[in-house]
Amino acid sequence: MLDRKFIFENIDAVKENCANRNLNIKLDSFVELETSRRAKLQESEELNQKANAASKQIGKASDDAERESLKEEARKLREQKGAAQEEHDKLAEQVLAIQKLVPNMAHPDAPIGKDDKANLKISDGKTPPRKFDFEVMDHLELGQHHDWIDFEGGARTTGAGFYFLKGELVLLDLALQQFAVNELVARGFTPTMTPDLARNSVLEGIGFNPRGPETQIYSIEESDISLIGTAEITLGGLYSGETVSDEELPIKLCGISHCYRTEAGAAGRASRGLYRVHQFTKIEMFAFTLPEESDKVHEELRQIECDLFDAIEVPYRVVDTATGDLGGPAYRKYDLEAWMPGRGDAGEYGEVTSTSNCTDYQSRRLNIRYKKKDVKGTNFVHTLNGTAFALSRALISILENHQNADKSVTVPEALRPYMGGREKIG
RNA sequence: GGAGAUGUGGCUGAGUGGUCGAAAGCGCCUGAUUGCUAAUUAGGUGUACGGGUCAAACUGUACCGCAGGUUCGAAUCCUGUCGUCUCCGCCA
Repeated sequence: MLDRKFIFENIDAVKENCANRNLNIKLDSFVELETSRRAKLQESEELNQKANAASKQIGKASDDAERESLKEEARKLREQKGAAQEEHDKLAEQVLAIQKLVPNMAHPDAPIGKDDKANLKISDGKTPPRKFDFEVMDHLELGQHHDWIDFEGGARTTGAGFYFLKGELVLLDLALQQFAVNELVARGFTPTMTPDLARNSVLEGIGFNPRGPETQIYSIEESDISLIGTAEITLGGLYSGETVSDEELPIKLCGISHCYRTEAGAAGRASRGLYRVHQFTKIEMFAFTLPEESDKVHEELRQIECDLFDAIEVPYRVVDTATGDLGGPAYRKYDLEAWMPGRGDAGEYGEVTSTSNCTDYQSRRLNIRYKKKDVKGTNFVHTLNGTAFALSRALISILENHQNADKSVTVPEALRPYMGGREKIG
C-alpha cells in the first residue's frame, strides 16, 4: 500500500494515477478522515500524557487520601483518553480501508491507457516467427497425440482444469526448470524452494485477497492459510518484519514452487489446454533492492526473461504495460508475449512472463526495511518480481514453435544438456 | 497428536505491578592513554509515528513475540495466539 502521509500530501497526483489506472476510489473522504484522525490522535496522546503523569504521582503519594484523589483524577483522564482513542481507531480503520484500495503510483514512462490495448510493444525476441510448410497443431493436440498431457485423468482425479503431464514432456519440463535455475544461479540468485501454502496475512501483504467472491486463491478450510498463486507470496513473506542492512542488498531469490489459481470468472477466455490451468510449476525471480536501484534491477529482470526465451528459441515480443492494465502493487510492468502458432485461427501471442517493479508498495505492508550504516532510521526496500518460466506456458511455446511435420518436437539446443543430449521428443 | 518448558534491546542475560526504554556483560561508535598489532579507560550506542528546528538540540506517544484483558498504573498478573526447545507417540 501507499504511505498514508504520501496520499494525504499528494492527493491530486494520487487521484490522477487512479484515473489513469481506470479506478474509481473515493479519495475526497480520505483527506477529511485523515485530517480528523490526526486531530484525534493528538488529543488522545495529550490526554494519555496527563494520565501517565498523574499515575506516576500515585506511587509517590504520601498518604491514602492524596492517593485516592490522584487515582480518581487519573481514572477520569484514562476514560477521556479511551474515548478519544476509540474515535481515533474508528477513523484510522476507515482511512486504512481506503488506503488499501489505492494502487501504487505508476512509472512516469509507463504508457497511459485504460486497458491492455494501450500496452506498448518495446521489442521483439531474437527468434523470428517460423514459416511452417505443414499444418500446425496446437500444444494440446500434440500433447494428446503423444500421451504427454492428460486432462481427462486430471478431471477424474481432481477436477476440470487439472492435468497429468507424462513421458518425455516431463523430461522437457524438468530440463526447463534446471536450465532456468542454473542461469539464475549464475546471475547471483539464490535458489529457493518455498512452501506452496502461506498465511493469509502474507497473501494480503503481497496484494492478494484470499477470500471473497473474486478471489483467485484456494484457501484451506478451518485454517488461515491458503495455497499460493505464485512464489512471489512466499518469497516476499520470507522477509516480512525484517530490517536488513543496505550492504545485503540487492537480495535476489530464485523461487521454485507450484502455483494454484482458481481462475474464477475465467471461463470463455482463450484458454485451451495448458494456457489457463489451476496448478502449474513456476520458476520465479524475486528481488529486494535499495529504492534507487529498483529501476535498474527491473531492467535486469526483463533482460533475463528475454535471454531465457531467446535461449529456447521462442519468438516473442515485449510490452510495457499500460497504466490501466497494471496490477495494484505494480509501479511498472513488462510482459513477454510468446508467439503461439497453434493458438487461435492462425497463431496468437500469449503472455508467458511478467516482471513488475512494486517499489515500496508491498514492503510497507509487509514491513520490510533496510538500514544504512551510519545513517539514522530505516526505510522500506523495493520489491520486484519476474517470471523465469511458468512451466505450463513455456511448454506451450516450445511444443508449438518447435513442432515438426512428423509430429515430433525439436528440443532447443540450450535444453539438450539437461535431457541427456536428446535432440527430439515424440 | 500427547506432556512440559520458554519467548526481554545487534548478541548473552537480569528484572519484587509504580523511580523500566529497561541492570550487567559482549559487540559497535567516539575520545583519552600506553609504542606495540592489543590492553586500559571515559562516554555514547534501538525503532516507529507526531511536535519543534534552516538543520540540530529538545520534546510527546507507542513498542520487552503478537493480540486482547485486569489496574490509576503491566516487561512483571490473566486469556488467546504464534514461534522455539525437551520428552513421548507416529511417520517419508
